[in-house]
Amino acid sequence: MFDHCMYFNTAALARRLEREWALAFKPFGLAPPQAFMLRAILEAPGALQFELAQTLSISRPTATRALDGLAAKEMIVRQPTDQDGRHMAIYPTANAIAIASGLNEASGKVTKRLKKLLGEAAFAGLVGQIRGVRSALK
Amino acid sequence: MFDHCMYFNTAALARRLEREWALAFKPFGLAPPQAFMLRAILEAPGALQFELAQTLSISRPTATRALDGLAAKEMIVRQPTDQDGRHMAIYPTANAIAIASGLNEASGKVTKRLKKLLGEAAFAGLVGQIRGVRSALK
DNA sequence: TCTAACTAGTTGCATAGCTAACCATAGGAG
DNA sequence: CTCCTATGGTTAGCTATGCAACTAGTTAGA
Repeated sequence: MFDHCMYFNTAALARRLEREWALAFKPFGLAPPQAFMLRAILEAPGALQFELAQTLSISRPTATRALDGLAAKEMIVRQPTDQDGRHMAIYPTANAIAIASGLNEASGKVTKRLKKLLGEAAFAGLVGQIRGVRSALK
Repeated sequence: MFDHCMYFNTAALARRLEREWALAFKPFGLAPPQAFMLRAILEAPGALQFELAQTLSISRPTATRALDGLAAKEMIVRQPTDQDGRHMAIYPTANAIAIASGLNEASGKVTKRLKKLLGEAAFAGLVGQIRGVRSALK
């Protein structure tokens, strides 16, 4: 009944996709938001916390909590910077580095499966359009 | 950095869109999930609870809580059915009926704005594709 | 130089979502 | 008729998310 509603369909798809990625990351004991946060950190060690929040398009409080979770799992450490006492630089621990490639592969596998299911072109087109709407709404 | 990830982009867009619809429904004191639940109920008074969960693509526990919230706001009532003691039929109250058209218009306004922003064809195409992925993943 | 405005991080509070487990009712197989 | 299974609803426990408000550090201006 909400067939033509962008919000409804997008939110429903997001929930559905989250299930797929949750399964992929389960062996690492990480939920998708945590796993993506960790991947961002592994990609840019020493990034500041607010930069990570921007990268992931989440609010600062949400970033705080995601990092709390990763710290509790001993996947990251926070380090105050010398330049600015307000900033926290985030570094991955050895534990995190050990699973870095595993995380990327797990995510890549799901992507590959979806690409096969939907067709390479349709997949890329859709993701591109979604990104387009996101930036139009910035 | 997750530019080509379907999960990441879809989830981020869903959060962004939720903000738009939250603003639209704010005058009614309803968050988007509650508002959509209520709209579904207004569309099909007497629907059973599990049917609403299916319509909205949410789990049964989530439906229970959404309805708890709407009941607390005196927007709906639950009524056991005669046929099957397990079923609850959901009916809108007069309060809900009073705002029915307002809700639909509020949602329609956001949709209209997005259509203008993105172009009618692009909008419809994207929503259709998203729905397509959803049903492919069923 | 001291104060006001801004910025990063955190905390409190609220909502939404899920899975697992539980209860009650229905429906069949014997 | 009885018991086993299936189904709808609820509860418990967890994660993710946002806004508002607070703390602490920085910067700019009077």
